[in-house]
Amino acid sequence: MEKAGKDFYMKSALELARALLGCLLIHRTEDGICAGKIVETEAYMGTKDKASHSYNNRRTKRTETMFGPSGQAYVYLIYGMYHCMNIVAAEPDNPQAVLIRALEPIDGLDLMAYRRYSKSLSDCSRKELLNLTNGPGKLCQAMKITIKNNGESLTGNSLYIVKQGTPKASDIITTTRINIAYAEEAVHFPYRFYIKNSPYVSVRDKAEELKAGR
DNA sequence: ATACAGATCGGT
DNA sequence: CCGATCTGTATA
Repeated sequence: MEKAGKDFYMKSALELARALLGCLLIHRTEDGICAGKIVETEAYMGTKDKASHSYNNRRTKRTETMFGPSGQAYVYLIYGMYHCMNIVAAEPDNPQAVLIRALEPIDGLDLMAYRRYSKSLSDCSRKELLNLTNGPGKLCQAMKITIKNNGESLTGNSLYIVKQGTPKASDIITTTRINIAYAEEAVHFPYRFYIKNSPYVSVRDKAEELKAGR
């Protein structure tokens, strides 16, 4: 259990997406501390990847942090009401990032329940407990990650990653990314990764799980 | 100045 | 499947 340092993030988004599986995402706020185990990620490979915000070197106010150094949070608002959190990968001017798509709640569950449903943990149904952080928008709401965290360095003491044992290769499912139907050939790129047996994954790929065996 | 789509979610 | 809800982005 050690906090991930600068070096950890200096790799391609594809490598980082795999390396992040099993790690803890921690957020300390005034309300308290929350933590979740990362169980699902997606790699966005930058200027050549039609699904990426930085495709074709599109550099705007929103995408600017993707062009910065690795190890920063790239957070943006989606559909006018939800946030998505990414971790910037690779080197400056190579705008790659990893989208955090799902967590297994580990610590601060009561805080998460209040942020998600405005009620205490003990009043949550089984389904609500499973839905606390099983999607990119949900986990940001539960962890209180907002546009204010955009550009924040993960080497600080507020929002950061703690390394844990990476799952073995046979426990990682590799499949296509979610909700990028517009991305032409990139639709088929195997850039999504999740932990096979986790009940906290947002969308399962039954065919790939069968192929991976048990 | 205007138009429009989107790396989502929750309810029907 | 649909609507919510609004910012970033492109086009003119």
